[in-house]
Amino acid sequence: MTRRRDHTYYRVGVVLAREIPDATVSRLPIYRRSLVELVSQGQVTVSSARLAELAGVNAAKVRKDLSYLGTYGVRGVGYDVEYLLAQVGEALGLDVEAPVVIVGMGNLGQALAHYGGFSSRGFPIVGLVDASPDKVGMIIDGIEVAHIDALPELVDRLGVSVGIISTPASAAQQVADALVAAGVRSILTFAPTVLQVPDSVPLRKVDVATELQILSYYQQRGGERNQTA
Amino acid sequence: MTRRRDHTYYRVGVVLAREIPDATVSRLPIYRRSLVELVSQGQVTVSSARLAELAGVNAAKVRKDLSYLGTYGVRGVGYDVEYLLAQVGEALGLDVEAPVVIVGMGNLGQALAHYGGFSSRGFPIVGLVDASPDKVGMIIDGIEVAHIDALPELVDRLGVSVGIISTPASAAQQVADALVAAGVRSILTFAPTVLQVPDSVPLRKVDVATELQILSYYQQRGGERNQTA
DNA sequence: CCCTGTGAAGCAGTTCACAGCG
DNA sequence: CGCTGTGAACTGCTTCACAGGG
Repeated sequence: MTRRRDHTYYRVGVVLAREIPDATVSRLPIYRRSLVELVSQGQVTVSSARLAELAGVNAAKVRKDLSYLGTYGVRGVGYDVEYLLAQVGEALGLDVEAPVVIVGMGNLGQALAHYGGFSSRGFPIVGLVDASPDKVGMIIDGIEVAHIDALPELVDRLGVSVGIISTPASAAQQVADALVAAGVRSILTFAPTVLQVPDSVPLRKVDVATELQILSYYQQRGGERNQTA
Repeated sequence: MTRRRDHTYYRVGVVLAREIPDATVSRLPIYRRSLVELVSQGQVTVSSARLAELAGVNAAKVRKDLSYLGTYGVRGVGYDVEYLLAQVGEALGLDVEAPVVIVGMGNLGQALAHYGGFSSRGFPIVGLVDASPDKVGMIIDGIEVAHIDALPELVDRLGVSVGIISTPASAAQQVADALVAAGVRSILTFAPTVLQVPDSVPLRKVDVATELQILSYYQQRGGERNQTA
């Protein structure tokens, strides 16, 4: 029952779910944001054209993307906003909360800890960790900073599934190893270095210096070019 | 002399430069990082295989990418590290400093202002801006926070070329408009919203909530999948 | 007649595999 | 003989264009 041929279908839990292309996955959060906005405006239905406008893409792409989730639209009308929002959330796996631990309590780590937008979107920050005795014991946003050695216990006790690395590059690989060993299931890193993790642990990278350098290229060329999802 | 057919060549300053594919551009900063490391280790030459290892990609991709910059390698030997570093920097337009203004002095804006890694990489932070009277006048890292109304004057006086938006989503479009009007030449936004800017202003987006949602998808699928450059 | 869903065409990026230079 | 540079094959993504349901 677990077909993989043509990598089109495979088993997820008990349900047989269509595989979604990477490019589409990276746009789903944008659609989700637009749908949340539409809900708050009391819009009941939305056309692919309108959703495309809100998401900053073209309508054909919206329809193709949504078609990977199933055929939820109504011809001549559009999509039911609330229903589509629920489907997008489910496809992204947002029906389950994913508790987060942040490792590295420098400026960036502290800013992330203070930022309220995570919990409200299903990613509650439940743990803060640092290696420095100066930082351990600090209370940030109601959470006491733990020592990195306490990571396995902390991940286990709080059911952490996502690790955020906001340490200097020099410490990042060690931290990544520790996170994986502790049982974290996916990692977001801000450290400007390449990290090695097992294939079973999805990893995403955010690097401001890299982004600025890319901008530098296109700016030098006289503009004309956007990127990122 | 300004060929555009096949979008392969076009004029940059006085030099005729090869056009570089978007995917390659987004990897150049990674190669750069690896090359900087190799220089600091005193390595004189590097093979595509070694560079690939450091950058976390495969060797064929490295060679193809570098071939867009010119043919700088030596068969049977590899690439001259220092020379290649200079070429990559030039391709990215890093030979000219790009002064940065940060708009939005909340947690993230302050963390960015404190982060030292910009100036050292050719992106000195020369201005900080906020709309709130609480923030205006604060001194952060030796720079006084200016009011947003002072943006045009500030951009002009300090030769700002890059704007970083670290405001809430609700203010972001206004800020983007103000930055463009003030003459900023490219924009990096952290606000979780779609921004409209002229084609002549390259724009890149960083959104942590989006990244977490993408991770959620792949984690739910039982790992196996990385992204981002 | 409007708007979705989707084959099919077109395009961009990746990987292969090897010719050719040092 | 090692390692680059690159056509060519391949894979995946985007865009087109239209059939067909409401």
